[in-house]
Amino acid sequence: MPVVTLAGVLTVSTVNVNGLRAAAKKGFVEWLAATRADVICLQETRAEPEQLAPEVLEPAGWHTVLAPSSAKGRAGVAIYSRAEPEAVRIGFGSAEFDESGRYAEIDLPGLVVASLYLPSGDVGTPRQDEKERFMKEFRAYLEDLRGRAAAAGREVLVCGDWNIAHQQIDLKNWKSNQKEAGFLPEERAWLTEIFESGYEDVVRNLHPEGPGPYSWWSYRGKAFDNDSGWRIDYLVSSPDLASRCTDAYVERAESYDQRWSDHAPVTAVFDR
Amino acid sequence: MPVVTLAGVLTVSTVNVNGLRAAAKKGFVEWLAATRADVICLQETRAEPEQLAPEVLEPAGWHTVLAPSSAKGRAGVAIYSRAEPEAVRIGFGSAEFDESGRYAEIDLPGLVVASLYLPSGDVGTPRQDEKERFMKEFRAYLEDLRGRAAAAGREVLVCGDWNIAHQQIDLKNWKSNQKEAGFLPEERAWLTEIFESGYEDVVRNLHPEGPGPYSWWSYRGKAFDNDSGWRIDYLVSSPDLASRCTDAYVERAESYDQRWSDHAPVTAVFDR
DNA sequence: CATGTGAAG
DNA sequence: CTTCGCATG
Repeated sequence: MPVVTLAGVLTVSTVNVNGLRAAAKKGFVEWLAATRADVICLQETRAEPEQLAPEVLEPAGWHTVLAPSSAKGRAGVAIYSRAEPEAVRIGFGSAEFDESGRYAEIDLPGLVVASLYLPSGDVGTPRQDEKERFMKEFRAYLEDLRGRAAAAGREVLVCGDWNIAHQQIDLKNWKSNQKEAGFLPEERAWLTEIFESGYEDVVRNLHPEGPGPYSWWSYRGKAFDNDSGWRIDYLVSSPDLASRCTDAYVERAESYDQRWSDHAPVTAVFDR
Repeated sequence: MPVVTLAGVLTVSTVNVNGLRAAAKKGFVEWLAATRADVICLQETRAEPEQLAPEVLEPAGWHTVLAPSSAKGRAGVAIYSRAEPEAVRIGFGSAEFDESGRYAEIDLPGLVVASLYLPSGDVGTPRQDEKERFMKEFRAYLEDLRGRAAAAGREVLVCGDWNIAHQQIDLKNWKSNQKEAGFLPEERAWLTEIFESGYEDVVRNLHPEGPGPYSWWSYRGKAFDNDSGWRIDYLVSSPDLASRCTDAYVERAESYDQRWSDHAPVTAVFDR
C-alpha cells in the first residue's frame, strides 16, 4: 500500500466534479496528488476516456474505472482506487440507465464501493419523471446488493451525488425549497426508507447536529460565499462498516476561486 | 459635428466584430470611444438589441441602427453614425435575406452608406448555395442602388465583410485556397464584375500593391502571428466618392491579445 | 453561473 | 480557435 495513505484505515472520498476536464484545469489534479484517500468516487465526469489528459485518466498509483454516458458530455461516473479492484461492474441492471453514466461499482477485499450519480430532476419536466424512475429501480437494486454483498462477505459503501437533501438541516433554505427538485417530500421519504432499511449516512452519523455540512453550493448568485448550500452528496454504507467510521467531513474550499467544482469532496475514514 | 471628428472630411470604418457582446468586453468599447470615424459599419453583431449593454446599444454621440438576424445569435449588421440618418432601410428587397441580418443602409446628406455581411459559404454544403443566391440577388440590387442614389444626388458606399478575396494579393495562401469558399473563381469573377461596373474598391485604389492589407486572420493556428490573412472586408463606392478618398487603411491590432475580433477595422477618409 | 455540445465562422 | 444557442445542472 502506498506510503501516503494511512495504515490501518480505509479512506474514501466522493465528489461531483462538474466536468472532469474543467476540474482538472482548475485544481482537481493537485487535489488528487495531495489526498490520502484510498478510494475516490467521481460523478459528472462528462467526458469520454479519450478526452482526458493522461494525469487524469491514468494517474500514477491509481486504478481507474470510467463509466461515461452514451450521451456525450452528460453525466458519467468514475472510481479511482489505489488497490486493484477484484471486479468492476458498470450500471445496476437497468435497461434505461445502464448506459447513462450514473452508476459503477468495484469489489475490494471485503467491500463493494459504488459511485452513484442520481438524476437531478426538475419539477414539471420529464427530468423529474426520469429521476423518479431511477429512484424506484435503484431502491430495488440496493436491497439486492445488500444480500449479495453479505453473502460474499462484503460490506457496501454507495458514494455519490444523490441529488436529494434529506432533512431540513441538510440545506440552508429549506423553507423556500419544499417544492423544488432535491427537497420534495417524496424524495426525502425515499431517502428515509433507505436509511431505515439498514443503510447508514456515515457523515450524519458522526455529525448529528446540523446545519450541514453542505457539499454543494450553486454557482448562481453568492451561494458559496453565503454558505447557502445543500448536503446532497452522501456515503451510504452497510451497518458494520458504518460502525467503523472514525471521521467524516466535507473538504470545503477556502474561497470561491479555489474551487474546482460546485461540489466539495466528502470524505470518510474507516477502521480496517 | 462633434469635435473629435476631422473637419472637412468624412471618415468611415467597417469591421466584422464576430459577436458584439464578446467584442464589447474585449476592447470594442474603447476602440469606439477613441475612433474619429463619422460612420461605422458592423457585421456579425450576433445579438438582439436587448442583449446589448447601453454603452454599445446607445453610445453617447452616436445614432445606431441594428439589423439583427431572425435566427438568434447569427449574423446581424449595424451602422453607427454621428449624424442622424435621413432614412434607414433594412434588407435589400429580398424575400430570402431581408430578415437574415446581412444588410442595412442609411441615407446621409449626399450619401448612402450600407453595412453588408455576405454569407461565408462552405464548398459542398448548402451554405455555398446560399452564398450564391445572395450574390446573384445582391448584384442586381447594387445596379438598382446606383441608379436610385444618383437620381437622388447621393454617392454610394457599401461597407462590409464581402467574404471574398478578389485577387491573389488579397490573401496570403492563395494557391492552397483556390477551391475554398472565399477564393473560388466564380466568386472572384463576381467581384470583378462589380468593380468593372463602376463600383470601386477604395482601399485597393490607394494601395495598388499587395500583399494585403489583410483584414481577417483565422483564430485557428497561428494565422494572426504569421500574418496569414485575407482581405475580405471592403469599402465599395461610387466613382466620384472614390476619387475623393484621401486615406485608407486597416487597423491591425499590435498583438494577438489586443484583438477584439478575428477581423480588423478597415477605415477610409474622404474629402467632403 | 458554469460545463459540455453543435452550428457556424 | 472562437462565438453563440441550447440542454443540463
